[in-house]
Amino acid sequence: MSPKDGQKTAKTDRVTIRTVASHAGVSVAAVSKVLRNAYGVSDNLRGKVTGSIQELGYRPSRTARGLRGQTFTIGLLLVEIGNPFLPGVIAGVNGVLAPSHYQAMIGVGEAQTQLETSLIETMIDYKMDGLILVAPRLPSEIVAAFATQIPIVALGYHDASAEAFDTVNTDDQRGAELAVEALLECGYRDIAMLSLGQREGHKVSVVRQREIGYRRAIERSGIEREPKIVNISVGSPDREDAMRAFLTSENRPRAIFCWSDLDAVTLLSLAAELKIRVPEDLAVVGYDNSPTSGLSLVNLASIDQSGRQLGEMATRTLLSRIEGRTAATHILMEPSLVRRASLGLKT
Amino acid sequence: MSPKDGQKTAKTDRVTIRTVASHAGVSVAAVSKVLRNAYGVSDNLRGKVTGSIQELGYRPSRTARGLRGQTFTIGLLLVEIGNPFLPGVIAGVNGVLAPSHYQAMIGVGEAQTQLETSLIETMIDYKMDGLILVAPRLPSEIVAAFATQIPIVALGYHDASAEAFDTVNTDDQRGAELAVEALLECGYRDIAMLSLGQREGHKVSVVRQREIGYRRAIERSGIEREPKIVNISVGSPDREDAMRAFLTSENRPRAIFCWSDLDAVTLLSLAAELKIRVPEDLAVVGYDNSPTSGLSLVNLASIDQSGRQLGEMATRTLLSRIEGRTAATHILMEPSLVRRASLGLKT
DNA sequence: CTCATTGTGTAGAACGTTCTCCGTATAACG
DNA sequence: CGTTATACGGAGAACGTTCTACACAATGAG
Repeated sequence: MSPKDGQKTAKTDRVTIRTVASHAGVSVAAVSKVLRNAYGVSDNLRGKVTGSIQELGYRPSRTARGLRGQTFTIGLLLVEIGNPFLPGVIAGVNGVLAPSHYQAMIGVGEAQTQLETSLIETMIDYKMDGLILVAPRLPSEIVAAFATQIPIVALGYHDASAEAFDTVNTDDQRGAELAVEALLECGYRDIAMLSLGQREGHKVSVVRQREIGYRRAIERSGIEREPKIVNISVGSPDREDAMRAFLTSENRPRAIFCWSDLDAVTLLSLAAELKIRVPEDLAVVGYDNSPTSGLSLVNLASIDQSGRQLGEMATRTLLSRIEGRTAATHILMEPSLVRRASLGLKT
Repeated sequence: MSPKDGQKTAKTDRVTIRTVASHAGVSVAAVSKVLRNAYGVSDNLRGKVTGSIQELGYRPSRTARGLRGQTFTIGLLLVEIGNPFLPGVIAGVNGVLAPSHYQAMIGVGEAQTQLETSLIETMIDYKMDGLILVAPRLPSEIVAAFATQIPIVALGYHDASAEAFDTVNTDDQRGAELAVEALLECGYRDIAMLSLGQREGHKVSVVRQREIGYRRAIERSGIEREPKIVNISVGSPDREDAMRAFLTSENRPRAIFCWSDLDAVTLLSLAAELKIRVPEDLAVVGYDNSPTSGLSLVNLASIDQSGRQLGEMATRTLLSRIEGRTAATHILMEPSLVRRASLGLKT
């Protein structure tokens, strides 16, 4: 009872592994072996099969693969698009993946935990081979739970104690230190930090790390002042009002380190409106070295965490885990300062 | 000596449709019917099945579904991330999809035709139910060819004659007209356009449409001057030099319409460096109404094409096609002008 | 009383891969 | 020459759905 006695191929014109097999005059299993370059394939066989694949323009079905084996796809979950450091990350991921047969599929969580988890579940349903998460607000337990089902690398997520998944970060404490140190070097003594609201207090948060670095740098400097952290939540409608209030407050600090360029650039804009000169009246250092910060209209000094390198590193880390590594690894990369006019001049 | 022999994943008892069926005491086919809400299911049966699904936390395997039926996933292909109008598009797509059981997966083509086609093919391999393409440089024949395999809606792709796929656009000709008309209204007579290099001349291109609109508005205005289009290709390393050359050229036009905010913002920055006052010495109108354009430091007037609405419309169009529509539809939406300081004052 | 018709539910064949066994041919060894 | 190892290739059972074809019961029509 051979199943191949009928001409099933007449039914549809889709080129399947069976089409390739009969065209090359070999078995389905043989073609599969070639595709996965598994053990036990002669050069002769491989030649015939790859020839047929070329000729027929065959592409293995991702869904069928997922049913049994790998899909050669990795999922990239992003909190929200529009964050200036994400394009670099994506480019890094795509760059590392390009020469391989892997591909990245991206989901955008719009900063909603529910959508984020739903997307992760979908990626798991798709039997993707691994996940890179840029989801700073996702609780650690949830990530750990997912990590039992699929290899995960978290980006911008400080949890060096995590056993189940890997993390890749720039050293955000160090980044904040760099900013503060540069401001100190320029002679400022009265240095505040613009941070996020405390919506989520877990230590995992990148913003939190930057606060720690800021505090440490201030304390270590030996200056008298207390660290001063101004909290302004990012989505809030009165965000600009809060910034104006800060800018016009009495005894406003002479220098400020902003946790993100997004805020720093808005701050610069409002300062201009209020005729506050930068850096004469207020020095500003941002974070991310976004394209906007480099415009000469803006000229914002900023901490650079190479998104591209982060993306590359995360991808390599993920691939190594897919290939069998089980011990968790936590990578910290070095940020750097990009000096621009908003910083003032070194004394 | 396979390294993965040892750590064969601990056969987790995945909850499949079969688990649900036996738990609910019905057949597999019955469960499948409930999942797809197909015909021939009693309320009683539906109740039992949905109950079991809840209780077991069952999620259908996307890959298995793809093998026979729908995957309830739509693919979104983006030329490159970082373009300021894409976040809106993504939000629009996600917004429309949220209440449905569909989800979007995004691929980023990094502006390389090869990667783009490869991603489209992957999406087809995944048996996604439909595709939204934001891939302005992809040749029309290629899109049409893919469209025979999967429903496609192209965004920012002017091809109203396409039979095989749908298009959703803002009226880019009109957008350019709006910009020029506004500049005319402000009293400028010497209005140039900053456009892209002619790397790809097909009429499909958004930039091309804007050039047409620009030309028409100039000619219709009755002013003597010839339309003047300055071409500066976007990725080029001497892009800024070319802009400087334009800005310092003799008889430089007094006003310029830029095909994109990306260029307009750079132009404004360079103008500031060269002490060219905006709008006194040079009026500028951009395109996209990007976040940057709204900063008071920049204050760039810009044509707004609501990315969000485009995304929503494209999604709805795609869904209707997935649900059976076969006739192509080509939608044109109305852009609007956002007046800001760079435009000058109405006379 | 027979024959459609309608409403519900099931059996089982796809779908296109991967992957575990297993068979065979050739080489190597004693 | 027999035995064993090695390299290559194939058969066929999964994988988790969808969906066609059919069975069965209840109802209505003639």
